[in-house]
Amino acid sequence: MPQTVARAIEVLRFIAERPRTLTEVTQMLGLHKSTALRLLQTLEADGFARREDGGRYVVGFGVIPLAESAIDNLDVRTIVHPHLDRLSTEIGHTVHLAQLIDGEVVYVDKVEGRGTVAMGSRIGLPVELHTAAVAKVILAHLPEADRSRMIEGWDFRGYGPRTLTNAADYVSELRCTRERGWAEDDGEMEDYINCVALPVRDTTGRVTIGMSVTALRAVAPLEILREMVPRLRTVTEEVSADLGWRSDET
Amino acid sequence: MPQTVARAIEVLRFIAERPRTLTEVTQMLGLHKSTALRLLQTLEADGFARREDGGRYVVGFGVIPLAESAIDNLDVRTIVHPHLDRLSTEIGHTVHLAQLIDGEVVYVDKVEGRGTVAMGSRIGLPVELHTAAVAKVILAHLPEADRSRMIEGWDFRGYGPRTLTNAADYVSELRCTRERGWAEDDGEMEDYINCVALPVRDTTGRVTIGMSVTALRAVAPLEILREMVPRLRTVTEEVSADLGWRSDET
DNA sequence: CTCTTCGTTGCAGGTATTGCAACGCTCTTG
DNA sequence: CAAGAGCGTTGCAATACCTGCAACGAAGAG
Repeated sequence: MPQTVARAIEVLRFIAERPRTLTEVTQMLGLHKSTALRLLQTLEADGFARREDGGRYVVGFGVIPLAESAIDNLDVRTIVHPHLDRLSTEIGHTVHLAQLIDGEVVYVDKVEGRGTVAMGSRIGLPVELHTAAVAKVILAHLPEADRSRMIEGWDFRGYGPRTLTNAADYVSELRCTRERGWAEDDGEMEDYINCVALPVRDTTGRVTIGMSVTALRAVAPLEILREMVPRLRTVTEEVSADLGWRSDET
Repeated sequence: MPQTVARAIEVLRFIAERPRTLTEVTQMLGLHKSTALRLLQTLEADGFARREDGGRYVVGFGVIPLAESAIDNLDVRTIVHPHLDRLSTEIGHTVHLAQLIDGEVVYVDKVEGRGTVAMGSRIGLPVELHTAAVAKVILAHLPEADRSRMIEGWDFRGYGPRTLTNAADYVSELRCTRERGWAEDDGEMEDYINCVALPVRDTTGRVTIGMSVTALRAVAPLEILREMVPRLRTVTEEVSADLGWRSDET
């Protein structure tokens, strides 16, 4: 498979980090001067690279329309749904996908498990920030500023004995969530329902999506759900990869 | 220079238009099945392409970070300034660059000619929509909706006998501008100053930038400036190309 | 069931890419 | 002022790599 193209992409990624001189490119990527030069020349000819004054190379404007096209086709659901399907049939419980969309966490997809639980979740509906695990896991990975903007003014309505009813408790729960890498909902909304949720990263590395497994406590209590976390993690990592997140950076 | 890379980019541009099947790619670009397939495979492996269900290829998310990088470096001035410089020394008059920035036309750069004219233009300052040629040429190429939004409520202040003092006259002037491909300011602001302006296209093909040549009527009346239009056109086309606009689409 | 269309893979030939070496240029150093 | 080092650029020959072919499997149409 055309490794010339692969190299070109490698070069692009490299100059995307910050403006690079030709020599930097050759050294870091182990290419010969002439090779790197000619790669950059073709990229430049097609508007994928550009020389700023000083001779350093930066990414050209030609990629912008491509990115627009990519974003147009970024319907998270079409990409993730197959994973949800597989996961749900495999573990037999209901799986949710929620996404941060301008300041709100919204359910974007859902696959029911075998013993269908009638949950309050519906695709397109906002998620309760302080109870739902998907919300917690997204908030937990958000930049401080965004997070507090979302929390302030939030109504920490008490649904049951275990509901977190104030911001302070919630924030410490988020810290805990971030540290262990997943979130839980221990019957905080509906007493008899619990879930675990893991983060999904988009192409920019931000956590704007969460994926959760939900079950009746009577069917699968929290201890059981916790055992699924490793499995869930491999799925979320696959999904992140499908969404363009590359954990393997040089 | 690596034509494999050029082909890969061609393929990318093609699938960016809309989802394409492998066969479409091979036919339209005149490549062999295997060639196209392997190109797409490498692009896919690097997140530059993606297969949606149905097997059609679309642009992948990997390009999004690149585009962000490109936008970071998109300081129009650094790109265009050299052209302004050259043009100004060549023709000896003052050259302006103005850009549409959220609903306003703003001077972003300027190179003084030899016999420096003290003009009211200053970099960063908004442009008078109804008198300045740069504004006219941008407005003339704007989508109907955007244009009328900008015109409505505009104060068609009369500076002199030739100023267009109402929207109707202005709109018909814009039509004329678009048809002939350049705009004029016939002493509409300052009686003794006139200019011609041509459109510059950004990478998306939109006209958000205008470039103008300004001169004292005593030095170079409109008839003289008009003779520079062809020369000015080659410059604006170069600039458009530098900004990523590709007029040569298949 | 057969035929067509589409995507995929292995292989050999040959083109296009690579790496080398030499050159011009600028900037630094003696 | 001259010599040297670093960087980007170009021409050329060798060969690694891409291409195109041809055959195969799968899926859908007739």
